[in-house]
Amino acid sequence: MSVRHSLLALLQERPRYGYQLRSEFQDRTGAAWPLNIGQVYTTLERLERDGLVRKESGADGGQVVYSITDEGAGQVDAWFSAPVERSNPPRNELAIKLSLALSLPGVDAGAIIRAQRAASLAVLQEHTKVRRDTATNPRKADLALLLVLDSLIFQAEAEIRWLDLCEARMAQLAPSGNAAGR
Amino acid sequence: MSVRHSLLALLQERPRYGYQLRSEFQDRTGAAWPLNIGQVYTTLERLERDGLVRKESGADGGQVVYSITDEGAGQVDAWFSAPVERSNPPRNELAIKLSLALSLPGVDAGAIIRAQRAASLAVLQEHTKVRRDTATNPRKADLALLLVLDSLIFQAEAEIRWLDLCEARMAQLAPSGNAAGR
DNA sequence: ACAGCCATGTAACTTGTTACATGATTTT
DNA sequence: AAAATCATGTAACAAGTTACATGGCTGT
Repeated sequence: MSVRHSLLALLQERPRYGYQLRSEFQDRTGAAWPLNIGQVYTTLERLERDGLVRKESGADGGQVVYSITDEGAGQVDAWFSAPVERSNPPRNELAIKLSLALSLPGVDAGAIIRAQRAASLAVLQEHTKVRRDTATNPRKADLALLLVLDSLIFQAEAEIRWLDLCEARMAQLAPSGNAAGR
Repeated sequence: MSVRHSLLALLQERPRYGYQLRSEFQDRTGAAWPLNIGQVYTTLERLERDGLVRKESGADGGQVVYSITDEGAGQVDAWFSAPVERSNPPRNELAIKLSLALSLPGVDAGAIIRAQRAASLAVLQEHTKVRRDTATNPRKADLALLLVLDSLIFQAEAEIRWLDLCEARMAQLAPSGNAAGR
């Protein structure tokens, strides 16, 4: 629902056309979450179908401008008012994968952890580098992008710390590996 | 793809039927990510369509058992070998929401932060409580569940710390609110 | 003239998700 | 006998995603 709500929120500020919506969205989220232009149009169609936006065909053959309806504005307000659902969080693929790896025979959970840590570290460093470049001159316009980068960095850090904990818990539970006392 | 891959991984251990697959999945992820039984069957249908599993109709009218094919086993191995894609992470709804809230007029980003922090704190405490109950007797069977809880806790903590940082950045950038010096 | 970007759209598809129907078996 | 659980499935839909087609406009 992120894309749907985001486009709706951007339309609440002022009417816009499709291509504009993609630019605005990407300006605010940086290169982190690119948005395929096709999806903008399919989403706009569905929003119109649901009565949340109105298509204002540019009379002079210009761009196809969409504006928000009262019902749409209501949904935006509701979206901003309600906290993001965290009691029923989206499935965490990594947690599921490791969880299964541990209970399945013939799967080297330790290798998965090491590979993931390397990948997550690389991502963390990349985000940190981008943030350094962004944060040198924190204009108002960049605040949104800065926060998105912060978020990605915090998530990556948490993931790496979690991987460390996984290794520790595995070692604690399974002294049955090679070289028990050595 | 989480459900799809998970079912496939469970079938690699041994052939199973639909209801069993749901139990196994939920045993490993706890109550965190419940799995609708209907989805198990639709997913199995699609896996069969793609040649990754085989339907072994129980000859004596028993349960409908599925077993993995060679191609399916290959995909499981590939899944476990590759790190979870983090350079193109799933959209973070909260980050997007706050990002938009900051650049849109008439939206109280501070209120969103406070509401979200309250919600995330509640979730964090709930998970912590469940983990305390689980961790008292860390049998091998509970390790998977324990790690999932750890993951949820780490994520919630990171989110709360991020919200604090957001507030700090906002205060730093916008001394234009009420009571500038007071 | 040609390359490249701006701009709109459509068709086809994927995974996830739920509501519902159906019957067997087990428990109370 | 009634209620609950086990078990299998189907129909319909949501949201996301991509590949492709089609033009206009701009700079070289």
